[in-house]
Amino acid sequence: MKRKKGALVPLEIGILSALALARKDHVSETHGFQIAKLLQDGARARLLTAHGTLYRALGRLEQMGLLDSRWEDPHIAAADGRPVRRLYRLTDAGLSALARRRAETRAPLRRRQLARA
Amino acid sequence: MKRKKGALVPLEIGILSALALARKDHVSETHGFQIAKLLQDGARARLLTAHGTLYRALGRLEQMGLLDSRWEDPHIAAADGRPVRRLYRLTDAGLSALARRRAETRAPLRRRQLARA
DNA sequence: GCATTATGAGCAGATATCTGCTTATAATCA
DNA sequence: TGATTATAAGCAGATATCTGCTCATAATGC
Repeated sequence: MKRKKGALVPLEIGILSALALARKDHVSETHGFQIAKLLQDGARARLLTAHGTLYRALGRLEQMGLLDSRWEDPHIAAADGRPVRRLYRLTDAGLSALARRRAETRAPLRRRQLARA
Repeated sequence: MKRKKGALVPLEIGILSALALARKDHVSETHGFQIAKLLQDGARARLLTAHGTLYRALGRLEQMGLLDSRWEDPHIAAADGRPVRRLYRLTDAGLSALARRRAETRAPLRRRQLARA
């Protein structure tokens, strides 16, 4: 998939949306595996099949500055008996990118609604 | 395998020996996966098949105070693109347990050698 | 010497992240 | 409109650690 200059691919939008939704539940940080589950369980199930695809998309979003990440304290992981997680968070740029993209998709809808009226 | 009171099972001795050998090469800390490789490649190949077995043995040895462990800095792991490692090190108690166990296995040999002379 | 029993060994799979290689597809250019 | 091309998606597997379940066996008790 060649990317349209400056645009986001569906999976990337799905990730940002999932993180925005989590934020509404006062969950400011989410790890990759959790995002994978959110995408698989939600309405965006088709967006993701392989995990490798997700981690690469997360890397791209961080590179773009739409997300940032930090490593969880390994002692917490050890106490829970699982690998260390990398915790992702939406940046201000990420939030506005999502808002911009929503404005873009809503705009044509309004025009169609106007035409119908 | 029921443990003889106070004794070590072969796998545990293998782990301690591998760590003692690494120490001679000025490697004071070794992670579980690396120990697995050392055991698989070395003369003690039969000691280990499944990884789960090794991690449980490492846990026992730490519980006994013969090893201690610390978590690697997750940033190092991230830079190398791999999971965080748990680094194990022989304690003084571990070293002396190994020495004691070597003395015990060498002693009967000496008696046999004496008998032969 | 034989039955009991404690516990180590093995098997399978979860958890979490990442990389190399191939394939598919959307955007671009002629 | 059709060919080219950039790059996202998918597949497979490595890396590392840990747990639940079952099976095997060595030590112990009678």
